[in-house]
Amino acid sequence: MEGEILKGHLDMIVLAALSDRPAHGYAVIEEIRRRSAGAFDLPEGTIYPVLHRLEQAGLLASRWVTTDSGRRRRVYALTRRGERALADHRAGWEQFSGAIGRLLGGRGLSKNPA
Amino acid sequence: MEGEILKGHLDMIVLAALSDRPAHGYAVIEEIRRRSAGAFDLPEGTIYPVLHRLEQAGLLASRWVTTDSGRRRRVYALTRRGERALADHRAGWEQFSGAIGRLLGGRGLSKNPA
DNA sequence: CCTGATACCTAGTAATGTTATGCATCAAGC
DNA sequence: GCTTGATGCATAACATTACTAGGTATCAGG
Repeated sequence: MEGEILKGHLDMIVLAALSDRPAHGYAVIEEIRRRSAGAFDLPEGTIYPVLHRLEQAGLLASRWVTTDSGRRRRVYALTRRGERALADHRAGWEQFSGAIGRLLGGRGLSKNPA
Repeated sequence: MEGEILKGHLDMIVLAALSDRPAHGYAVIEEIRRRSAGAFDLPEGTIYPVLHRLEQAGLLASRWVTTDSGRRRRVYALTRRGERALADHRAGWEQFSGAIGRLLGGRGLSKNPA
């Protein structure tokens, strides 16, 4: 799958990956790969900047967690605003994919292609 | 609708708008607006560069047409390669929107959300 | 004559995702 | 003990892409 297609949807993807439960960056990558059935296999250099951006925007909150083995992880969770943003993205996605559907469908069919 | 959502899909949108019949740039804008029921209302500065890019890539072919009133228009049509590219984009879109659907759907549901 | 719609074009800009790289920790193999 | 690979975080440099803003020209209507 071509990377450029993601553009503009990545924030939504990351927010969705965190919608069930908090997770650290690496786990977000795995969650996205799992939920998308392998369709989205994103490199770390893609995810970390997004997480930082979303935290800066107040949609995510992070805290450092030290595992039993002494390893430090940064765990991200949706904030209230993040949940709202995800809901907005969802609605926007419906609009968008609907419009694309009509576009690809051809002549101005509205709902019931004869 | 936020513009950034388009990213990566614009080529497909333009190709789709030309799939029924050739059209000039301005008409492409109107066709996109019409087919998308107003969801996509793109400025000229967005469309013309795309048309040029797609022609350069061999997916569109253009010819200058002079109307009865003496006005010059540049009419674009899909090439054979453009048609194939559109078909590929369609398939890619199915993959992509399916993956997003699973992403938004939450925990690893495959098809039948209980 | 002047305005607004039609019609084309391009330079500059901001945003965004990827590549490449670096660092550190941990488990496993030898 | 040492090395290797997976885990885990981070950022700088880069290419792509869509939009903004500006320019030119034609045509119809007032």
